[in-house]
Amino acid sequence: MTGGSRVSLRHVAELAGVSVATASRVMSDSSHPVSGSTRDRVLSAAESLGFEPNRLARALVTARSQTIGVIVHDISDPYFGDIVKGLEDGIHASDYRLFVASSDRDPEKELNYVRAFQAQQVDALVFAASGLNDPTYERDLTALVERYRRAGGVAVVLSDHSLAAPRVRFDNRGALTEMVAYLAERGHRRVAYITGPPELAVCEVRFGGYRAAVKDLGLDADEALVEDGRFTLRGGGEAVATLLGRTDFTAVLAANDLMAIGATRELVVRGVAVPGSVSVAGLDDIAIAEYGPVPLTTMRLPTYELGQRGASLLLRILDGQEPDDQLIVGEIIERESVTSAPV
Amino acid sequence: MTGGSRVSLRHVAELAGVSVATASRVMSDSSHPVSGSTRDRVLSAAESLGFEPNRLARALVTARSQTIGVIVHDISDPYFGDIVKGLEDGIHASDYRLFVASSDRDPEKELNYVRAFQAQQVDALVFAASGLNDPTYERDLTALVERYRRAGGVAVVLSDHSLAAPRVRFDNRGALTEMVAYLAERGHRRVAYITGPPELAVCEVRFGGYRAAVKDLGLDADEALVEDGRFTLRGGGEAVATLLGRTDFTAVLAANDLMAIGATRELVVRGVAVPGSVSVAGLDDIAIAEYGPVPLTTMRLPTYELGQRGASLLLRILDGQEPDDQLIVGEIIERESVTSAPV
DNA sequence: GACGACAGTCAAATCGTTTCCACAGAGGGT
DNA sequence: ACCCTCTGTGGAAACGATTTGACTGTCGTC
Repeated sequence: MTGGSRVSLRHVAELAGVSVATASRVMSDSSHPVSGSTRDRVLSAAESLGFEPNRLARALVTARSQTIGVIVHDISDPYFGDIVKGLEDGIHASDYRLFVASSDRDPEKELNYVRAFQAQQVDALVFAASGLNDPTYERDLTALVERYRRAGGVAVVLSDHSLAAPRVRFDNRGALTEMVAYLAERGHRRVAYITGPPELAVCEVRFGGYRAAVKDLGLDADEALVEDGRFTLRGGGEAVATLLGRTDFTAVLAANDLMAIGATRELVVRGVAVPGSVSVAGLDDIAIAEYGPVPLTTMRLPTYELGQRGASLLLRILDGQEPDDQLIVGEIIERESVTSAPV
Repeated sequence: MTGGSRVSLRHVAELAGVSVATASRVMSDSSHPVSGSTRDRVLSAAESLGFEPNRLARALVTARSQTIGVIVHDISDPYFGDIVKGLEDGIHASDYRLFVASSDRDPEKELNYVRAFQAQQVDALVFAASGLNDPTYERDLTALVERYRRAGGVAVVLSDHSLAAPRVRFDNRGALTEMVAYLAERGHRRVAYITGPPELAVCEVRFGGYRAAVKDLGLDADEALVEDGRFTLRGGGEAVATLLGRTDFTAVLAANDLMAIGATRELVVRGVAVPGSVSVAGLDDIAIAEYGPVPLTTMRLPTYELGQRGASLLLRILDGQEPDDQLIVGEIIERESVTSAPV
């Protein structure tokens, strides 16, 4: 916003015939008393000039920018889009603005965004992106956030992350063990697992849940049953294709819905009936889960709600209250892609 | 960021034994000359203190905040998510940050966001959200943006919008006429149309394209053939259901892929074969278009690219160059949901 | 009638930068 | 010897708000 004719508080004050101090008090409805008549004069002056207070200047003196920085892996992924929407709706009434940044799971990029947000004086940092398995990243991030916190900043985590901070997150481990149990109850003993990018903390946690359940329930624990699907539609299809060529199974469980849908399509195209020959289950319950090649049985992880609860946690902390970590557990949505194992 | 121990340029200057002015010059690598030795001293002082310049203070004096406000209808919709990602990638190298706001198609909310962004001193405003058919909204928005522009701001439009501003957009009208022609070539004479929310300018434009093509090609122009699907999966299903009960047709064309997928599923559930009995075509080519109940024939509208080109248009304008409006035309992606009309 | 409390106002300091201006010294050209 | 340019530096004035402290009245109370 270079040049031009910005109207400042001084202009308003002059037009209203009062000091800048008084004008400020009425515009920011401070507790300091102002007489009704001058208040009206200032208000109408502001109105006629189209005055809008400069929040940068205000932030400079109050040391509160009323902005929040959010870091996600990929804003074009509806999983994150939903979270951001929940966050936005949650903080909207409190007059905060949201910066968003997509890190593309690149540790370097993510650290840079954190630095940039700090330079931008955000009041809080939200890590909606999962942690990354990278020692230098974890070390640098911890140091950065520690410094940020000492300077008065607030950080919150909405995923599985090594960062020590107040958090609200999904019970990812529990979600996976529950899905495996669900499959096991239906007679599946060889359940293939399509995992996401191994560098993501969330994938490790989910995979851990799968492994634990397989062991506890005495199912076949076979390395050949797991394959990386990169969290994408195409990756899911490719993963199931290599699984098909490598071993046999009666069910496949994917670490997210996108991969489950990709796998379903690949199976159908290859002529293996879903759920007739192979059952498929996902995780997340994204909007299109019901509209894939076969309506997907999955577990609902309420992303929008995660965002909302993250927002209220944040607001409580900014308000000086004690943070309380929260855990959101999923709920199985039964549709058509899972059935009992063939005997 | 209240309290705490922010380190400012003054601290750096003191530690380095120079004036604030000099410290500023080296930190913001100004063109003003600084000797190599003092530069090193300042740099190492900054390093050891962990100094990060306060961009708010900088913005206040330079009248450049290096931030951009983006307005979308719904950030959880991948259509907008893609655009935002393209924008972000496009401006990232130029050291701009992005504010995003979801207006939910609410005129009041959208105007408030515009005001908030202006108060936040954003250097540019991006309207990725389509215009809304609401006279007061259009008038107020125009006034707001006009004032913003006089104050040195830049506005850019990435959709169909009544706002007069530099723009890059999809050829929505052409997209629809082309899709209708594609269907007509295959012998369809009664093509049903599922439209989006009527208050959206983009829907009007798309619908206009459909109507014009139907007329030009001499197809059946029947009011009973069009129904609102609200741009959603569920809405698409409901729309095709009412269409089915009201009239007959051999093809349905939806104003976006989500509705096309919803319609396809509804048809399949009801036992009408796609494309055997009814062909279905969409618009956008979102990622899951290929993974629906039937792989969808649609027109690719490159949203990510729209965002990127929007970013570069913006940067050119901010750089003082002359804006050039751009039009992006789609490309038909033939998959399996469309076939020739039964005779 | 004196005193304190309080409403109402303003001038000035402050936040952390950038930038304008002044100034000193070095060096080069005539 | 003179002038001019150029490098390198610091002081101080911005930018646009909030907030502190001081100052004037007015009113009620004892």
